[in-house]
Amino acid sequence: MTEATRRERLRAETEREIRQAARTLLVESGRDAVTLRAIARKLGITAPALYRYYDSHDALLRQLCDDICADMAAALHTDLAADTSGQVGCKVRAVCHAFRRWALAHPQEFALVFASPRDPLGADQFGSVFLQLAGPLIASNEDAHHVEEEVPSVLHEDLVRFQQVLRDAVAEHGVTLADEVLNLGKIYHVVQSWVRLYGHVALEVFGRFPFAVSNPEPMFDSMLDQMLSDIGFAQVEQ
Amino acid sequence: MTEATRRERLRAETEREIRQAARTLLVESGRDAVTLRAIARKLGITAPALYRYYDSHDALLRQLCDDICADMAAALHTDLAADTSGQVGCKVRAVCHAFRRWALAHPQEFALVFASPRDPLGADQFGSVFLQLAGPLIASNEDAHHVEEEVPSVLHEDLVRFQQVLRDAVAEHGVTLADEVLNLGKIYHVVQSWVRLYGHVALEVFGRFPFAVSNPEPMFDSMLDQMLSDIGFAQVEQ
DNA sequence: GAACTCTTGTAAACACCGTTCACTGAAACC
DNA sequence: GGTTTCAGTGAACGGTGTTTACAAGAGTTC
Repeated sequence: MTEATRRERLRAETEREIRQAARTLLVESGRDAVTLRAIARKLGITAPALYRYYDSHDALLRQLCDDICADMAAALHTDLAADTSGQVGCKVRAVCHAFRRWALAHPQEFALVFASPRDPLGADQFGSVFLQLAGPLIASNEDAHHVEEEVPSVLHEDLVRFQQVLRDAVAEHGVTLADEVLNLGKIYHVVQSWVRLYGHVALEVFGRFPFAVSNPEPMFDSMLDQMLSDIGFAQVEQ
Repeated sequence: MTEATRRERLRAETEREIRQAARTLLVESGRDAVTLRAIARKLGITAPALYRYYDSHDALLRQLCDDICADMAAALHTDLAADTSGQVGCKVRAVCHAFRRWALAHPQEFALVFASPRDPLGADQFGSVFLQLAGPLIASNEDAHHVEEEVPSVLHEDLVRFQQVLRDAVAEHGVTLADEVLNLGKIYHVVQSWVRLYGHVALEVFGRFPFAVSNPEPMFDSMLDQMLSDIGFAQVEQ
């Protein structure tokens, strides 16, 4: 059964422990506590031994980010599956709520991923995860019509590129889309919506509202309502 | 003229040099480069000497944040003064543009202040600076009418608190406002607008758009249009 | 089973960090 | 002139990421 040799199994096990130790340190004591020596201490080994598994402290943090994003993707997937309404608008709303809920429940993880830009040129990790789930949903909404004239022509080139990204994401789920379904007007609103959603969640997690908000959820819901109607979803009773 | 003694003058001069060295290090090499030893090296002194001026590395960074925000406030003030249109809508737009421009021109400073929460409970530094300028402008817009029924009643308490904050900010400029001018509906939209503005700028500065945007300015302008009309300003020809 | 290689870990060291402490020397004060 | 105040020093402590030389065990080959 186990094709792996004994050595490979041990190595995999140690690597798992490293990741888990790093994760625990992050959650319990924040980003600065995730040091090589602290991780090694938890495993009962010395710091240089970690270099047998990761090239550098940075590489380890990058791996940690990947783990976190994979976990978030799984959480969003679960929450989406829990929505049995069948209505696409509800599903999109469910994913948005799931994103906010996850971020609030994992502030340290959220902060780490947010503060660790993978590629200098866009391609944010959270954006990838979210839009990979929400993209197909938004695209499958047939009764949304946004004329392309609405969007500034300067943005056409960028939007076409993003259109391709979304199309690829949908294609991974075995669906192909016509241009008129995923038109530039809709793409444009998807981007604006993501900026609003991500912006709101980031500001909320980091506690950066201009005043102390005792309960930001209604504000989030209100923003979501406008966002969804902008995208082309009919108002849904909650 | 100079009431200060020789010793006091020297001390003030050294402190100025410390701040400037810290600022240079931040701008040129990022947050992590702002170490006590690096600053001391620039001044030709030793690191412990800095403890005669600041209680800790953290305190020095906090001072740096204050300097940065003061600079930004000055820049926004200048840009606002440069707008001679006389129309309030244009002035608000000018401040928003100035905020984005400053953030893009000072990414390291923006990142430092953003990543250094002053108070755990809200009271973001950028929010204070911006709303202190934009608050009076927005409040002075007479022809905006937003009924209070629009805003979720759960938020009333928070919005009243923020209303007081804005009123105080305006009062510092010698203006007092009636409740009907600065009603809760308007306050609500101010908050939502600030979240959008701050969110957009943060995502743009940190390069976190879901795809590589070659020119985010039209997107910003478009968002600003909707934002201003939400707040109650008539569309303005640019 | 012996010899060899490959892998995993260690210990020591380097250069850096924030911070503390005892101490010097000069300016300021009386 | 004697005393106090204070900016600055040098050494030290414990922390960090990282490199290096080395040991010891696991796996492989003959």
